[in-house]
Amino acid sequence: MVRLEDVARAAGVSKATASRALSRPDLVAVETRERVQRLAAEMGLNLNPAARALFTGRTGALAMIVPSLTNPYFAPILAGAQQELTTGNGHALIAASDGGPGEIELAQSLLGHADGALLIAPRASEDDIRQLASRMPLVVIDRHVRDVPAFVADTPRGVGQLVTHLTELGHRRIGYVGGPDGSSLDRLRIAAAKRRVTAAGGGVDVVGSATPELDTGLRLAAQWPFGSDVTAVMAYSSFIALGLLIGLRERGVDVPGEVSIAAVDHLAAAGGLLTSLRVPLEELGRAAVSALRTAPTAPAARVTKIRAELVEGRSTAVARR
Amino acid sequence: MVRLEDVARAAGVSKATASRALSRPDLVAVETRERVQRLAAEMGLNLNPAARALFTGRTGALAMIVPSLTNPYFAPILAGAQQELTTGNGHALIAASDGGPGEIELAQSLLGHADGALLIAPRASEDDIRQLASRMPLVVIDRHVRDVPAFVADTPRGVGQLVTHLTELGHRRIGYVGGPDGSSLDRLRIAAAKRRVTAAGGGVDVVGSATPELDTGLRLAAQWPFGSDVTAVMAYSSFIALGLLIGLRERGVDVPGEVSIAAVDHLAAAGGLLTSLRVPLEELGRAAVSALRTAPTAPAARVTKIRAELVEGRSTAVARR
DNA sequence: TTGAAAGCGCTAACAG
DNA sequence: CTGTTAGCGCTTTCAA
Repeated sequence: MVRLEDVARAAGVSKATASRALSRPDLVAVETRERVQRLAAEMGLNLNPAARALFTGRTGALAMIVPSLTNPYFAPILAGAQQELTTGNGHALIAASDGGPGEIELAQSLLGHADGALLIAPRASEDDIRQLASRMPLVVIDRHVRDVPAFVADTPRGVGQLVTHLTELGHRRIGYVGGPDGSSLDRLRIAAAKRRVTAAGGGVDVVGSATPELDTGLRLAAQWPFGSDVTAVMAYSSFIALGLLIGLRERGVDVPGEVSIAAVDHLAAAGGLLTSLRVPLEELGRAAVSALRTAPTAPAARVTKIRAELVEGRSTAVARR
Repeated sequence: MVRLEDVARAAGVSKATASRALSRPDLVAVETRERVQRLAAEMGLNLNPAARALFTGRTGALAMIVPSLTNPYFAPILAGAQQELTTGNGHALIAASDGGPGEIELAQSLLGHADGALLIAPRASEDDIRQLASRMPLVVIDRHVRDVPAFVADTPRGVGQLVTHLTELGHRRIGYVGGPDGSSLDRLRIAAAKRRVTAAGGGVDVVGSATPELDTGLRLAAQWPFGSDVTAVMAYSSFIALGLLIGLRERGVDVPGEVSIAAVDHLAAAGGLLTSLRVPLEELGRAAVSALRTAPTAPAARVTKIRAELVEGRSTAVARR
């Protein structure tokens, strides 16, 4: 590895001058600067990040802690965050708890390695998160934690839009297939749905704790745990929605003719087939990183809601009744 | 941040002894050791990784470079790698090129930050990769690069199994929907398919450059760019396969009664619906990291093939003719 | 405009 | 068994 000293010697200057020529060019004579810079490039100088971090106290990295790397919901958030970070010459230290140590432990283990952290931890306690925030600049995602800045996908509001879409199509009794964790956000979504549909003179049949897989939808299509007057179903996962669509059609039920199906997330690969709710997750990731980089020491502790957008697909239609 | 010196002072010993008490406990008197360790825990000591890296020359991190974070094929590889790394107290520096700088540039920017790198770069030149390998311990995935250790999903062999499965069901003329990049691995897959199906007295109709989305499958179902005697289609992506299944059924074609559908990848969320090819990608990621950690300076430059497994689903059946 | 020197926090020789 | 010392490679006062 070529060190600063090697370049300095080759250029016939001191380490100090070489260092300045690279990081504070304006403080160095033009010709010296150019000589150093040329030599640095030619010799393939690579400043040792550890040495720099030791002195400056900053690593240039941001930690991102997620429950799972394979969950298609988190991936776009990470992608957006990563992108924003790379743009600013930063690096992403990504850790997934995925059945291993919890998110809090992971974050702690990254304490000195990063300048801050972006945390997605649906199950961690608020106290733990707050304590973490006192040890390093922190931003949480999809959670509300007092005194900690947050970026939240506004799916409750989105579900409201979705319900309005359905009631406008004439649906009154609506099924809702909820998430596996019974998270507080899911409760907010259900509440929002009930509020809207009740206003339209209908009701919501809730089925909880479903795994986000096609098979879940197929099973639900077979069992039909909803009232017989349910003409539309919202599922929190596109895979469940797809399974419902396929399963109902297999049983001779016309989708969307007889039953409408919608997803509360958005699967890009599903294209225009499913009516769904798209949250600009890359943007969410970018915004979170941006907040962390702008105010590295202590980002303002407020909640930024990212609005969801209704994507009308071919899986919802006028209620036939 | 609590430093080693703080703990040392509190324990009434030198920094050296404190350091040893933590990293080489056997070299320290029992009572001293315990005092230091207790204090370290109580005070929340957090050894500065930069200082340690500066001295040892090792960062404890591994870089993972992928084309995209949202591609469901890469995610399990990263997850497995991450897991293996976390188990050994390592950290993952993940970078995605995703339309930004190329994989090679990303790897270079991480040179001093990691002890080695795991590279997924389907489009980078072999020379660039080899040069990178000379600058840091490197393992490539799903590529063959002379003199660089590689871990490759053996999908060509898997496609052979898939074809055998189909010919045994009586299919002779088979459609193949290829990947978007026209990668060398895709060519190997097609070659393997042709070899097998020709041996059975049939043939393969290839359609190339498809986007891995449902809509692609729906479109193909409508256009049917294959010969009219094609009774089975293999798609490189489960989403395309799903689209085909849904699209064909919408047009009144029975799947799998009249046409069988199979995927060359495996989408866990699709459950038992699709006949597909499962490569243990987490394992692949784990193995790659393990190789990098075991021989950090220069892993043996050989190719490790990870075998694919045929998963029989409900989308393939006996050819009706 | 440049150089000498100190020091970031840690670890490992080397003495004692 | 423990302490003293030197130094990893960089940046930045402080003087010249």
